Amino acid sequence: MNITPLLNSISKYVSLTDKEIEYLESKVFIRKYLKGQYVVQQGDVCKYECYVLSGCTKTFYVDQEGQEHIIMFSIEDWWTSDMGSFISQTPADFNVQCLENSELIMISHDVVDDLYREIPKLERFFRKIVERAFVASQKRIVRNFSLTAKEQYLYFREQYPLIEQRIPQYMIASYLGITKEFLSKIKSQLILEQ
Amino acid sequence: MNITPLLNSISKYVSLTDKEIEYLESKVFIRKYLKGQYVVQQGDVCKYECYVLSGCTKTFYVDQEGQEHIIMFSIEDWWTSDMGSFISQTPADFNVQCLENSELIMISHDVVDDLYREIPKLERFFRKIVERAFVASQKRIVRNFSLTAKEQYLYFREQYPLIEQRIPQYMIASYLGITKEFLSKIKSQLILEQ
DNA sequence: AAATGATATTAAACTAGATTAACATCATCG
DNA sequence: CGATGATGTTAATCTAGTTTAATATCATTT
Repeated sequence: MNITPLLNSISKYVSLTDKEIEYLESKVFIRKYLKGQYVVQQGDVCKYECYVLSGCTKTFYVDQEGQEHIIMFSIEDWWTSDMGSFISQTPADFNVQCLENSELIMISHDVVDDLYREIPKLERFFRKIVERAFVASQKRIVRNFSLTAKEQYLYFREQYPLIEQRIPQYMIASYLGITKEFLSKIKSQLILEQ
Repeated sequence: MNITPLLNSISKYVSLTDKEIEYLESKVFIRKYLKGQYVVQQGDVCKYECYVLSGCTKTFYVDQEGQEHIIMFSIEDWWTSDMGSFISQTPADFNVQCLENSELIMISHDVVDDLYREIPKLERFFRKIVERAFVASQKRIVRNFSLTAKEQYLYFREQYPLIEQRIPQYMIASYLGITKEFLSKIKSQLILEQ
């Protein structure tokens, strides 16, 4: 089992001993998903926090009218799950679905407490990861407030050029909170402008 | 110094020994602010994470056009700061201003590392606090996507009845991301409906 | 190469919410 | 008391983005 990318990611925040690494390896596992498969389904309890080794997922929400709203994409070296469901073990609000064949490192809710007890440094690691996620989420709220759809699209394109290339445009529209038709209009406007 | 409300809040997640409580008390301090005073100013580095003992703050952002957008309100037993600025000690994106005379427990960036080292349980406490904040932030993004302005207002009123009473309507409009005129229209519609 | 399904574009009609501006109410304070 | 500033309302006009629907492109499979 090769969890090296996760270990590298952890080592940016805390340094684990060989023994701790061994313990961590013994408690997590890798799971392969095919394109289209669900990691989490709305309504189920989310049992895992997942680190993306390869591939790509979308986290989305289906509203009462049946409309799909994409909350985030996760690619290599990102985390994915429904944290609300995971931390309180209640039914998930979100779906997580693979957009490509993907390999995820799965941390089960059954073992997180063991992990935190045996490797207190992981508590620090995850605190910092979540702090960053929270800050990013707040910044997104600010963007929703103060940018036009065009500005938000330009921001997305600049920040996540790698993601834009891997994902169909109608999903980017959903992520930006606009219709695919309007994103198409924005893109043709941008072409005329330059 | 009476930090009892903070200790009660901590005790919901982890239990501290008397010695740990003493250490915590020695590292934090209480500061009083008058209505209108700023706890954090956009552009400054945010030095403190603040627990609200009494009073009320708004966290807001002034965009390029000079428009104010309220990100959150904090009342008793909530935390406030610009976390992005605090964790990376870079200039703050947000302002935090007191809407009432307020008393805050201040945790300086200079002491957080000491606190985490001496009281590892605090690392767990803050991890859980931030996890919840992140989940709440994500849910707000969902609401922005899938609810109309009226629905968002009704949700706010239901979730934060205490806050609504303490805060002028135009600030609630700003928090909801709509104009004060439109909120006024929504309210008169609601009166007609019932 | 034809067929199928998924993705993208275009354009017309429509609407939620913004903007502007005038006016109303309320609180506080000299 | 009247005046001042802050807060809230109403209504007309405007616009960013939606809806609907038709068409186009592209990829995959047979």
